Amino acid sequence: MLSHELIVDTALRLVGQHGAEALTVRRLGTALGADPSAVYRYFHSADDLLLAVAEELIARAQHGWRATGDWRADLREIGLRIHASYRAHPQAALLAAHRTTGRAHEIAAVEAILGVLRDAGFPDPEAVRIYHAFVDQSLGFAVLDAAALALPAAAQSADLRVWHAAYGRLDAAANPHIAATAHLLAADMRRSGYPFALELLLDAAEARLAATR
Amino acid sequence: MLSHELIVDTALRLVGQHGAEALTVRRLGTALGADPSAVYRYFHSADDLLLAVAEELIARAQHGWRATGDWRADLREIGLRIHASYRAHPQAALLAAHRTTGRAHEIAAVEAILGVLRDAGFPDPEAVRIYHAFVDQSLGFAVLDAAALALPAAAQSADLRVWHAAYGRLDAAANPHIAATAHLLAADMRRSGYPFALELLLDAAEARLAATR
DNA sequence: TGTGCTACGTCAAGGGCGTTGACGTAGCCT
DNA sequence: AGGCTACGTCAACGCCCTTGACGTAGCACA
Repeated sequence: MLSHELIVDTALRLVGQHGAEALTVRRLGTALGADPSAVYRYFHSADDLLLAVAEELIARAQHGWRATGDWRADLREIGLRIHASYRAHPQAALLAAHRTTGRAHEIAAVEAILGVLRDAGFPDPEAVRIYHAFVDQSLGFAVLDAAALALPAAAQSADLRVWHAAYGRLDAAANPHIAATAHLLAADMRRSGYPFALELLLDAAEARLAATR
Repeated sequence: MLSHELIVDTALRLVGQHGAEALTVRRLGTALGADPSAVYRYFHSADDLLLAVAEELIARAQHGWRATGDWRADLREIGLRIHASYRAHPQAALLAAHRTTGRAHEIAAVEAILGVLRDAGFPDPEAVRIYHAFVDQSLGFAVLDAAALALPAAAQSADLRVWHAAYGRLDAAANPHIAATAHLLAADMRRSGYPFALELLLDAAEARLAATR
């Protein structure tokens, strides 16, 4: 017996276990032990299923989160949770991160973030702008990082090798700045740029809050 | 007579005119007046073609750019150009933004950005970290904004309406922060969050630079 | 001028994908 | 007992990427 919940869970598991290309209606059907077309009894289309997956990702990111009263720590935690949740399911994240679902868990997340900012003392217009920058930055990095993870294994290792192979052997006269930092670049590009970018955003927000007072 | 250049240009035009789904080898072949398989004489795979498209987007973003010596202005200009270039071809951006091409124009862009940061006085490790955050922030927002633009018109207006329809009519007791800022949210979410997020990043970088000295 | 090689494009096919509508079938309500 | 509904299957349509065998036109060189 199928259900919305079982299908969404199976879709996420499929993506988590078999990576990139696994999320197709046909394979989903096989994983469910049912005919692929049975999925259409529960979701109007693959896109409809995707919105449900997006909502589930948001739910998992928020699960168990509590405000501590320290707005920087709270925002950092939310950001890292969103980032981690989407990275855990790269293929789904790629397709789902830019959709506005308007459903319960998304609403709860918006309310939580706005609450942290307004309680911290940001005036409403500033709170909204920072909310917007914060959310889209988190999702943007999540999509970018998820996309890298979702690549076929061949393309993925090729992308990484480029930083050593192509950038490590450039003419120092033509590209002095790359040549001077090639080893730092190769090391840094292996990690996500998100945590550092998040700290920069929090730094800038804090400076603005101080200036407001 | 086909050529790499003709195929890439046609691919971009195809995507610009007919949307995301138009970029298939079959349609590309038709648009070129040739058999789809002819494309494989010039590109190893559809993925290979994609990298060429990505490279072309970078080239267009950088075209005509010159450093002014004002690092904030220079970085801002580069960021806005990248963002604009990808937004001009949303469907291609979606597929290409997260790829590392390792080719000429990408290398030139990396060299330019690192140059601006190092000439501004950032120590090498800091320059690399800020480079990483800056580039991925720009690309991340570009992908997110491109994704919104690439949606079918129906889904696009539906996503926007959600901010008025769903978020504008929530119970004020259950979601006080959304209720208090609903009008600001609806207005702000119509625009890209990138310009403001970029200023935050530049603010934070400047503060770090001042602290270094 | 004739021969052969190369670059280019075509053709046909294989295997995967989302989606649909007709078709059974099991369980429930009356 | 009859009928209705929910659910899953089946077969098919049309799209997709990719491949290998096949022509063909033009050039290099004898």
